[in-house]
Amino acid sequence: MSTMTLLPVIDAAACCAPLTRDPLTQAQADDLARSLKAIADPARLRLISIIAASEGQEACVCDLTEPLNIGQPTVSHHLKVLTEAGFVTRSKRGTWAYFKLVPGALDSVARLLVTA
Amino acid sequence: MSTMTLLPVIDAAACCAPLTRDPLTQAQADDLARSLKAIADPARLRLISIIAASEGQEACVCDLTEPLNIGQPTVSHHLKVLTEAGFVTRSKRGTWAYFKLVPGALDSVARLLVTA
DNA sequence: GCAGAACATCGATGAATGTCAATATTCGAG
DNA sequence: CTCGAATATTGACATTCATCGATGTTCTGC
Repeated sequence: MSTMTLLPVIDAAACCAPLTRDPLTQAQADDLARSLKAIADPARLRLISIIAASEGQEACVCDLTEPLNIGQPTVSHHLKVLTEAGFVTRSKRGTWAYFKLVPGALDSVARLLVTA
Repeated sequence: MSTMTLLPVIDAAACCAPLTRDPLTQAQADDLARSLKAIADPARLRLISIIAASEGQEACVCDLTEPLNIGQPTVSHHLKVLTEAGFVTRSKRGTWAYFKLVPGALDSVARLLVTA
């Protein structure tokens, strides 16, 4: 596969004032929408919340597959989406893949939504 | 049509701790995902930002159709989505329809994302 | 090296979604 | 009441997306 082609959340958020200050350009709207789409899914929100509640804000896929009632390939897919969007990072230790929250990523998005 | 069937944002947000505090239930995840989906679109984000930057945080459809480069029916559709999700309200004055930001609606969602 | 476990990728499928053109509705002016 | 302007609704279409089963890949233990 190629290099990291996608939208780090932090970058999309660091540059701009809250969306309620000035009209967004098309490009800004595209970036923010991409970040929001990545978390606008029940399964991905639950994944984030479980990871966040885990020790070190890190969890292995084996801890995430069972409580969501969805298949392992689907969990893997959702984690990939979250990773490419910059909300979590992946690190493999042995056979296990651990996913960790990127500190400040969610906050960056939240800051853009806040009214002034 | 029936009564207000849909998800006021404020309700979805008022009840819960940030999603990084405890694992979300399926129902909580569904609610938050619905709110996020409503704003996870470039056109709708731009609509919100234009409305927010207008006097009284209120704008008429005629002011929204032109700057977005999308057709009037599409603008109308997006405004309906935002209205049903509780981010804006609609009030008709004469032939014109004015859409106004619901104070605190965006902030409610933002609060749920913050890593506190 | 081999078997099994953990995870990722692929291909397919059904559902949801953004957009448009055409049409309907509602309102003010005359 | 009629006409035109502003907005909403409808129906259609192409695209995206969540999910699954099957398969591939990579690591560990023996």
